[in-house]
Amino acid sequence: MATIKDIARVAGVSLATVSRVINNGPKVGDETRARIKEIMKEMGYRPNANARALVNQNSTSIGVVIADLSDPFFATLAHGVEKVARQQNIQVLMSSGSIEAETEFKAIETLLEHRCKAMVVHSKALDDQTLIDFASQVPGFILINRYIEAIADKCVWVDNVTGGRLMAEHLVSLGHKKLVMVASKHQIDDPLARLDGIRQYLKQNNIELAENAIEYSTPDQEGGEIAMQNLLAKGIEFTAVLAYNDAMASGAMSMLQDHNLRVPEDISIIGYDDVLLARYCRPKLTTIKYPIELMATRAAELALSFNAQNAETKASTTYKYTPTLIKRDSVSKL
Amino acid sequence: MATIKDIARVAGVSLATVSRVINNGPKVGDETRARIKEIMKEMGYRPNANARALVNQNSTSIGVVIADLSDPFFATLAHGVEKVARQQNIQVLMSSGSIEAETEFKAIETLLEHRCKAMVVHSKALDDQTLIDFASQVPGFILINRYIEAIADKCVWVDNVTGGRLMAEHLVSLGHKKLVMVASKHQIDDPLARLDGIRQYLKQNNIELAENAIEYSTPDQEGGEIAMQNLLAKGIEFTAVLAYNDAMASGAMSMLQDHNLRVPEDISIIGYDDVLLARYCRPKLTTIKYPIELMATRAAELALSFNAQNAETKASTTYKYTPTLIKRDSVSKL
DNA sequence: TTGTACGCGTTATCAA
DNA sequence: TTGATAACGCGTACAA
Repeated sequence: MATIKDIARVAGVSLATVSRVINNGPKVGDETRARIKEIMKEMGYRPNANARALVNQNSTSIGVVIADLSDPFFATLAHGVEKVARQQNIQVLMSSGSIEAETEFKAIETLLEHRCKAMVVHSKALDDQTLIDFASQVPGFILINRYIEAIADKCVWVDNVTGGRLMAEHLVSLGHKKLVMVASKHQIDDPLARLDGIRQYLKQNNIELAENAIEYSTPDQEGGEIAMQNLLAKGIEFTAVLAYNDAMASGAMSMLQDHNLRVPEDISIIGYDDVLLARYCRPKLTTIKYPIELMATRAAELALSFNAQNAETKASTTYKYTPTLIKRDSVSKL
Repeated sequence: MATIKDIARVAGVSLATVSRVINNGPKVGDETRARIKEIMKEMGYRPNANARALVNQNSTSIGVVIADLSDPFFATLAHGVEKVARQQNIQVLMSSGSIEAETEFKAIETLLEHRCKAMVVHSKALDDQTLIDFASQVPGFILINRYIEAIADKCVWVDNVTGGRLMAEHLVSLGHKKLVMVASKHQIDDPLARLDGIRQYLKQNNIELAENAIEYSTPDQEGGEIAMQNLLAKGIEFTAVLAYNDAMASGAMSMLQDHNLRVPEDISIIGYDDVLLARYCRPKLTTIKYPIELMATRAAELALSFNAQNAETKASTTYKYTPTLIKRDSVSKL
């Protein structure tokens, strides 16, 4: 592959001149510039991004750390980042971390080796301090979907407690009092916060959500099916279901329908996230919108803004997003 | 950030020695090695991937070019690549191309600037020759979901004609004769090939699929809804629907149900791809499995295998995959 | 076993 | 307007 040196030799000029042409620098004779450009085209010259990054100390790439690309939620997140990266002519370095401390750590580490100055990381397994340390090493380190006090100005997160409250509120406002929940068995903050919001609201309204009315399982469709099956097996009476997320809701819904229970006529159900399938499934899922793409976009812009000299230091702002209720067809008035 | 030079200075040894330690090279005294490792840890040393790539002429990364990460199909593809990359400790560079010639071209070009020696590209807009040219420049250039004779040994593709035939065959074998299709309006090979397979089979069995029984729209859920709406509006009689893909099938199904037509009791419908939603939607979609993750995995392995010296040149083999029928609940016997 | 010195492709500084 | 030349961080013959 032709290098700047080859071009210079063929053109009979120095490296410096070619470099100026490449970077549209000033102080180059018009005809020289034209001739060099011509030669570059002919020889199929392509600047070497690695060499550039080396000398410039700034990489033209943004790193993304997520758990699993095959999960629609993360795919959407990645897509948001990718979108703004493309606009700014920036490369995306993708690392999956699978919600295990070790892999998450390694994913960030690898990005660091590539001298990423900007990264959007979704980490659940790493502890606060580790993340704070990383943040201090990377100018454009942005944490998405997590809040850490000490680096609040680098966190783009969603208020899951409010989200949980919203779910409960909607069901209760329609007269539902006998509730069950298909919950995530992961002991991380998202499930905890949502459940917290739900409980807060119910308590205020004197409605009970007994511990045995909650079934914990994996946060996917299968988990939803299993959890619902268990709930049904226990013979608990209920008119509405709170699901940890849309996938579980969908699974639970299938299971209900398999037992000849109609949604929403017999049983109402509400999801969380508003991923694609919420609109695909039948009936369309009433759910809580988690504005993840918007957040990812914001996170990427934020991360990249630190690359620019103007090291935007509005430590004052915090990037908290609030989920909203999306009414569709899976919940009905009692 | 500490460099190899800093380590050498602190340790009181030469650069070469440190370099040897880093690369687990031989010929280093045990205690020297231990001491240097200690210092590296203390100083938080991290090798500079850019510098390495520069001197080694081989980047430790694999490029991926796809249309749109938010599309489950592409997300799954990307996931497949990412999986094998992680196993081999390789970074993934992601570029979206949005099925436009210019962006696809630019995406590949950018990857080239990063000196990617391996890449998995999904391109529909670029012409054969351009792709062939790229393939000759990149040792590990693998085309996924497309077949070009001249670089057959670099193509990992699926036999969409057989896929199309499978769809038609399944419906016909259950007695369906009045068929309609919700098709993709994109004039690229996938839709064409599938339609081709369908037509071949129907012709052999003397069943007609009139041009006005086909509605073309965007290959997503909304497109499926619109296409079905048009079909319904035209008052065409039919007992079964062929959909370009699962998303369109899902949209069409919604529209049918909105018109009080039951699936599969009144109308049967068959999709294509077998993405997640095929199992999520209700009734579960009978569809054609497009083994995209498997293919992506294979493509990535292939691409990466060229990085190794043993430039595996089995130009004989071609990587053709055959789709299979997945029976679920959206098709019934007439 | 350890060190010296050069090169990888670019950019940037300073002269000319 | 152009050209030498020194970095950037690392790997590696070759020498010691």
